[in-house]
Amino acid sequence: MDVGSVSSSGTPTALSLNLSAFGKLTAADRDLLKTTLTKRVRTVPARRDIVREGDRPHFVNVVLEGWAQRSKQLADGRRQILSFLLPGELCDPNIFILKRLDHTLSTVTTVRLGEVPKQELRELVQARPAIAEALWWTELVAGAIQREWTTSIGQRTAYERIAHLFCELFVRSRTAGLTDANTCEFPLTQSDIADATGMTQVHVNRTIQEMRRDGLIDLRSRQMTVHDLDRLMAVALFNTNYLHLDHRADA
Amino acid sequence: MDVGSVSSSGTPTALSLNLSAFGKLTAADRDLLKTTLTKRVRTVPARRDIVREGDRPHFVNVVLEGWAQRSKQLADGRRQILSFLLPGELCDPNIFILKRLDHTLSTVTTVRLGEVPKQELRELVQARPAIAEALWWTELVAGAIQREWTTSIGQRTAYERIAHLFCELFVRSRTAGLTDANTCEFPLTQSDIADATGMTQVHVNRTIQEMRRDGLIDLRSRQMTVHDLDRLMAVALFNTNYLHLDHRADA
DNA sequence: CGGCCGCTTGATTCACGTCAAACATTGTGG
DNA sequence: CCACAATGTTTGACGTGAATCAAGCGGCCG
Repeated sequence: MDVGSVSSSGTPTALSLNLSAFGKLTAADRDLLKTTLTKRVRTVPARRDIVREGDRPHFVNVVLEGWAQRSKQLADGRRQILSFLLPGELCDPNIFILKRLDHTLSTVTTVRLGEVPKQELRELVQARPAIAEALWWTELVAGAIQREWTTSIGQRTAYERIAHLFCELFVRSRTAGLTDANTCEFPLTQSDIADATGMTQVHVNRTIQEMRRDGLIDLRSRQMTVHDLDRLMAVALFNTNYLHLDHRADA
Repeated sequence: MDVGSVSSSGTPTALSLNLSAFGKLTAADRDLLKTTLTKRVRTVPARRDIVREGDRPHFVNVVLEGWAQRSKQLADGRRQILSFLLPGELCDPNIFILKRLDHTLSTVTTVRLGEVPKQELRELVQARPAIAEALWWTELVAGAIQREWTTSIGQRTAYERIAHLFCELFVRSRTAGLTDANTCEFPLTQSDIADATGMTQVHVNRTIQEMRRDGLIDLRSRQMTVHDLDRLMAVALFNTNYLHLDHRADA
């Protein structure tokens, strides 16, 4: 099993759960969450499906380490990446209600995955209303991100669209404490970016070259360096509102 | 105040709330919902904003009659329509948690709107877990629709994209009991369709003409006739899964 | 060392956008 | 009830951003 990416992420960083940042949680809530979400952990190699469209999942998954993605595929094979999941993020709280998944969840890198039986999380949520609220908060933010992506693909130019994706991933990484100054992990290939932005890999390549020439970013050895975040945000018409960061305890 | 559209929707059809179709509700739940959602009703003329991006809303809104839309606008004015809201649909249950709206809600036609004070709905939801679940169901379905739209704009061609939108609106209308055989209300202008699909109004026009020539649909006097739904669904690569209709009592 | 995966480059094509004007429909006010 | 204004649709000529096709390059991994 390929575990290269795991070790390559450096010293095992302190786990920072996105959920736990929700402002209304007590320290006790956060402890409970952490133990529940890390009780049962498995490692999935890069580029594998975690759960597929049509499945009836019995577990809620958390990405503890590595990146994952949601995607949908049309009947003829065209694929759209719908969002990326960063370390500390919950994949599918919605399985409490929806019977079948309408999209596929896959790993981008090797992923350490926390698995929580549906029933166990349900009990936690019933015992702790604040945790229920935290769960819905992350789900609603995911919805807001999805709306922003629709807007991005529908209205932004290729250049703006890629810039916007870079802004989002950098800001989310930073919020999760995963950046080092102006640099963050960036395990996506240009084909991934193409599938996420609705363009071809070739055009992604040419657009990124242009961004490099413009001195906005640097992308190499699975790392992204943002030279001037303000300028990147400006060209991307990026506005952090949609991430609803104001619910975080650290806001 | 212009109430033309209201009267033009024919005999005041029996109100069919989307929420009430949720399978786990009892008759008592449905009654409670209906009285709560229709206690306070106002009429908003066509093409007005209901709540705007950045607002901190105090009411949950239901569309009782007419069509509404969600949209986002970029700093330079480009606008993306994110979804359409049909009669019987809840606009924004998410205000329980999110502090500010990240998108704007506007009317397409004249809309009869039910307004429920946040607090009142919160109490209802606490008293009736099944209603809470119904609420989240509609919110999760809205999320699934958003993912499908992202996919549509990202992967489908102009022709497929419009066909897909037509399928969705027809199927959702039919589910809400708003179709008459193969015909449904269709108050969108070609500019609306353009803003929703990320294309220009001119190209929408040419594409629709092509669909008419292909005998798929007819669009006139604010009505859409679908001549062959199966064929329309086939060319659109339409799959109803994402609407999660299997939670409906009438499924 | 060799194979594979991801990146880069070039030539060409095409789906869709832009600009501009005319036409059709609908609702309004005199 | 007609006219006209506003809104929505259609048409044409032309431009362009991004797709397509095809080939070569480079670094990483077994």
